Amino acid sequence: MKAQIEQKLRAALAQLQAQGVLDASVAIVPTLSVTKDPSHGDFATNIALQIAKPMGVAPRVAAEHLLAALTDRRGIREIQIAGPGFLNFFVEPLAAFALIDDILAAGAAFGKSQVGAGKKVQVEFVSANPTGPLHVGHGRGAAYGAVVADLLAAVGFEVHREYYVNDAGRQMHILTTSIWLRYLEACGAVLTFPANGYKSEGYIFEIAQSLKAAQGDTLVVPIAAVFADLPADDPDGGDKDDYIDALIERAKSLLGATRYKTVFDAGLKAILADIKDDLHEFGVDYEFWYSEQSLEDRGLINRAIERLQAAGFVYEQNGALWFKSTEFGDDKDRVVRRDNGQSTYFASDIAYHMEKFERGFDRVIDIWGADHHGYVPRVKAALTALGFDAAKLDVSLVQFAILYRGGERVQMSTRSGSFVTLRELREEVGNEAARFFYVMRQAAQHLDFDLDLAKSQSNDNPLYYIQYAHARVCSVNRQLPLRGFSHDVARGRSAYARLTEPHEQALFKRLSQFSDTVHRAALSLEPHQLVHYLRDLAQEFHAYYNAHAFLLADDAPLRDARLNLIAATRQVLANGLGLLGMSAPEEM
RNA sequence: GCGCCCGUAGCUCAGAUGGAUAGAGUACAGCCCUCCGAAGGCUGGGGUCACUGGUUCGAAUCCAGUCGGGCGCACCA
Repeated sequence: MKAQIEQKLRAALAQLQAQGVLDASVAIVPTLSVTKDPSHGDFATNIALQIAKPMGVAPRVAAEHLLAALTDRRGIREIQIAGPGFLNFFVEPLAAFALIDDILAAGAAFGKSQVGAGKKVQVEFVSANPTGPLHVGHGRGAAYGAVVADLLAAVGFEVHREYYVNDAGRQMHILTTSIWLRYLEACGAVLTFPANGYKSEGYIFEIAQSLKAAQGDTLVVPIAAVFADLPADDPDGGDKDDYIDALIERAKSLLGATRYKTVFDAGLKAILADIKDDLHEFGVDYEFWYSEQSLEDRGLINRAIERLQAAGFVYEQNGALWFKSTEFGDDKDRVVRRDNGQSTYFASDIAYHMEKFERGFDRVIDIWGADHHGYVPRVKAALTALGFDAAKLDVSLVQFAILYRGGERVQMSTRSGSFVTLRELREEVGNEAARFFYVMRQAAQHLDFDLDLAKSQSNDNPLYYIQYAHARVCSVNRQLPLRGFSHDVARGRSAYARLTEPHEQALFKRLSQFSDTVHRAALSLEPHQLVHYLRDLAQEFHAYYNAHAFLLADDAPLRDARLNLIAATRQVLANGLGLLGMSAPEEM
């Protein structure tokens, strides 16, 4: 209906231009807004206000011209000029109510569209280092990324979900060394744990135990050899980073490549398996887990650097290779290969993004923690330097979540070992509530996550409020046979003209906005828009439910018309909840 | 110091392409079940849209500056 009126407006504008009333050079795309106030009709447009100036007339006069040019009024009951010069459209109720049948016919597919058809989009999210379990901060990225991906799929994109596994960095070696030391302890050694190691994390002990069970004492070396001639650790007045790096080298040399890899892989596999399991339970699954190490193995990092070199954006200074990212708006140039020959993390990321673009995605979406925002310009710079269109990359930054319990802020600290894991959160509040609370705010906003509210099975909890609306429709349907009625959809259809109550009009209008909402939420990567929509829809349903009986004993046509309307409402609630990854319970 | 994000009701937050009287939830006060689930609904008070200036028919929205908060500024990952 909206699109039809917009088409009529385009025709009217063209006519005004053909008549010479409006200069032909004026290019205005007519847009309709859905009105908030029923007295403003169903749709409104402000184009008369926009064309008034080029026409050289008062806005309301321009509106008169436009109104006169709107000759095709099929489906429109009335058009009014209002306020400073708005055109308000009142649509023919019967024409509009056909939507109820569209919803019922489309079922679970209602709200989906094909605007993204034929386009491939990649969504990379979470991508937390595999050095420990996911914590609550990762949970927000997980929930947000998963819903964004599902929304994009719902509007027709071919979506590729990916997790970038940072399995090649220094942190992995600290992890490996930490596991090995705990393993040596488990085998009877007594030692002082490095200050910069994974000291208090319980899972390190568990992995070490499993390692001992699988490998016996084949990874044991004399403890004196491990700690001989190392620089001082932090508590002894040394540098904790120098110390741990020396210890890592010691582990590599004493164990040899093969045995070191055994420890390394044990840690990586155990933690990655835990992360996968955690996310899967949370309803988050990926098409692909992309290994950072594989970039190196396939020579992609070298290729990326060579390609930048060939383009003339790499120079050498102090023994290191630098990428001239300042040429593309970055604050400073960045090292891609250190003086010791090691490529940097940034080099891996250049290679990864190069490879993403080579895979031919039409749109690439990176979802990062907000603390990485400073990283955006250099990645975009690299893509531009490589000759790609950096505008195809969207980086969505997710702000931190702050947990509250009993009105008190829950302290979180990753290094103290007392952090709140995603798994703990899910177990405490449930998967659905966790997901709902994570996505109900704009990603760019800090999130106050009230654990008590998320857990509460009360009207305070917006998720229950929405699900309850769905359950209530189902409850009405259960009542139907108990009262000796059956639902005749066709009979209801013939009585749509009688759905004249303000509650019915409001509910219907809300239903008509669902597809647009899904569309907008998907393209703008803003799932919270759908959350708010569902809240509003549920609210309008509850108000309707309280104000009017559906199961009328003596008016079957109106009863069926209302049942059609609430059946459509139920369908939209279910579809919306489904897009968010949540259930639509029939009973609660 | 430089850069990015943010500032809307007591609190938590919506306000798409600039539009009509800035909205929800919560909290507070009162009301509504002989009736499809009261896990609900209705009514009410509550605002300098941080501040100042600008752009224009019109600004919470766009621009500049100020103040306040968060984050980031590695040959770490």
